[in-house]
Amino acid sequence: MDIEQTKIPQATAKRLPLYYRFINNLHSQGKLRVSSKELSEAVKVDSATIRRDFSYFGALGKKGYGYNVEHLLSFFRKTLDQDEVTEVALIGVGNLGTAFLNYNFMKNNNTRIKIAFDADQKRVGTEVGGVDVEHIDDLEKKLGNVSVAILTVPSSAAQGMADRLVEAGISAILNFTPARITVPSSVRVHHIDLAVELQALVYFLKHYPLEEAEEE
Amino acid sequence: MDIEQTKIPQATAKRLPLYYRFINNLHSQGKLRVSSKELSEAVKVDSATIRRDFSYFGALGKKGYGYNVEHLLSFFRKTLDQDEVTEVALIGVGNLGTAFLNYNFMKNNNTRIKIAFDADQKRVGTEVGGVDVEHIDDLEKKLGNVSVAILTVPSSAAQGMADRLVEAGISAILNFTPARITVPSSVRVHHIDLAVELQALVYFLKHYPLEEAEEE
DNA sequence: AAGAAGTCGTTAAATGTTTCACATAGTAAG
DNA sequence: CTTACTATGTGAAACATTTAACGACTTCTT
Ligand SMILES: NC(=O)c1ccc[n+]([C@@H]2O[C@H](COP(=O)([O-])OP(=O)(O)OC[C@H]3O[C@@H](n4cnc5c(N)ncnc54)[C@H](O)[C@@H]3O)[C@@H](O)[C@H]2O)c1
Ligand SMILES: NC(=O)c1ccc[n+]([C@@H]2O[C@H](COP(=O)([O-])OP(=O)(O)OC[C@H]3O[C@@H](n4cnc5c(N)ncnc54)[C@H](O)[C@@H]3O)[C@@H](O)[C@H]2O)c1
Repeated sequence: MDIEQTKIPQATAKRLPLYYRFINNLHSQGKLRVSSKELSEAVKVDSATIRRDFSYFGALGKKGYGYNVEHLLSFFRKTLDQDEVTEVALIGVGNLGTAFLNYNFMKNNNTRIKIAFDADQKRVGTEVGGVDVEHIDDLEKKLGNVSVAILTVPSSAAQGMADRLVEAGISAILNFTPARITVPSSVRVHHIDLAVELQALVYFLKHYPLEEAEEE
Repeated sequence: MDIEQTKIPQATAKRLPLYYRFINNLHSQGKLRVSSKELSEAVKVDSATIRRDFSYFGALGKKGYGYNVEHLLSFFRKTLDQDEVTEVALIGVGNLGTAFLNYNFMKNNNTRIKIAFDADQKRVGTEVGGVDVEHIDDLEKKLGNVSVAILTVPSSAAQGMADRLVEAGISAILNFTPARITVPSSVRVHHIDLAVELQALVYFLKHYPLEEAEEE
């Protein structure tokens, strides 16, 4: 299935959820049509880029009119598989893990943290944000067919846990630890390194001067 | 100052903090030298890319030898301004904000959350992770000369707070809310949209098949 | 001391992404 | 129906980033 979708540039694919969320907002506001220019201002992506992104999926708009919100939304729903919910496991119910559990990724999305694991007996058996916390020793037993994991354990435990998750059948890991984990080539890992993001911002601030502010 | 640093590609600049952290680790382990190949395996960046990245700063290594860890470290310390600490303000001490305050960004870094603000009276006056929480009404009074802000308020408050931060003299914002905020061109904003990251991972998982695993 | 092995720094090629600019096809209005 | 407008979809150019390949120099080995 989805033979030709492989050709969609990764940069485009990363923007799709962003588009989806905004189109969803428009729809709940009762808006009927939208132009690439309007979208551009809202999501801060060049309008030509938006048109190009959409064009990979065919002609979604009408010349001289723009895009029909309803049509766009139902298209994205299909494309991003918004109908089926992807269940996610969270490993490490510490500061960051707790924040994620309390935040409801469901609000706009098709993802749901279904189960959480921790090594600390004090946390096991509790419920955080409506999600049960299980002991990490029960990982294999309780994981079910969940295929995506959010990793928020201490970095020293990251590689070990990654190995175990892979062994247990996980296909994708969202890794928040600073450790760059190694996994088989069949497993997808995205790293979100918050300390690096903050440092990079500071570096840009100091070394890449921006235009002077124009008073508005 | 730093006239020619402007030429360093953004993609390279984003990787610098990552390199720095790993070189720091090597140094505390007492390692004396390292090759681009070793670095590559550790940080998961192609070795040619690492050599290219380093080369923007001149000849940091020696042919046939690799890089001297001590030398590399002291170079990065200078380049990334690791000597001076950049002070940061955090706006919105909720789930995510609390996690950031409890996490010590200082451990490896040159950034420190110095002060936090919230609108909720119940939080004001408390201390989270050693950082005082002030009332948002006192923002202008208490901000001092902090120039970087982490924004973790509800998305409905994001644009309003961004406007106020800019007015108060902030030059860079790390925005964790889903709202794409608008700021004057003199202010730098990085968006980290965790829900989008999770959805993008799921999209890649479903639409971009990876190679079959090879048993090791 | 000479040859083998290793690794950088860089030139050039390949690949990926964004942006410009406009013909085109459709809308809107009289 | 005709005219004026509007905003798409895309070819081509510009820009950015990654990767391959290798000459030059260093270190290591014998
Ligand atoms: N909190 C932040 O703001 C922040 C920022 C940047 C990076 N990080 C990274 O995110 C990760 C988590 O950070 P945190 O602040 O939530 O840490 P934390 O110490 O608060 O939480 C870690 C949790 O993992 C659990 N744990 C430890 N070993 C485990 C194992 N083998 N299996 C399962 N659970 C285990 C602990 O019991 C604890 O509850 C760390 O790697 C940290 O470097 C956090
Ligand atoms: N928690 C997560 O895992 C997560 C994930 C993705 C995105 N986000 C985004 O991050 C932001 C924060 O999320 P959260 O879960 O921490 O929310 P939260 O509701 O727990 O925290 C928000 C905090 O901001 C404070 N606040 C509200 N208005 C304010 C104002 N005008 N000035 C100062 N403080 C104000 C509130 O009192 C509260 O303490 C939200 O925009 C959310 O969409 C959070």
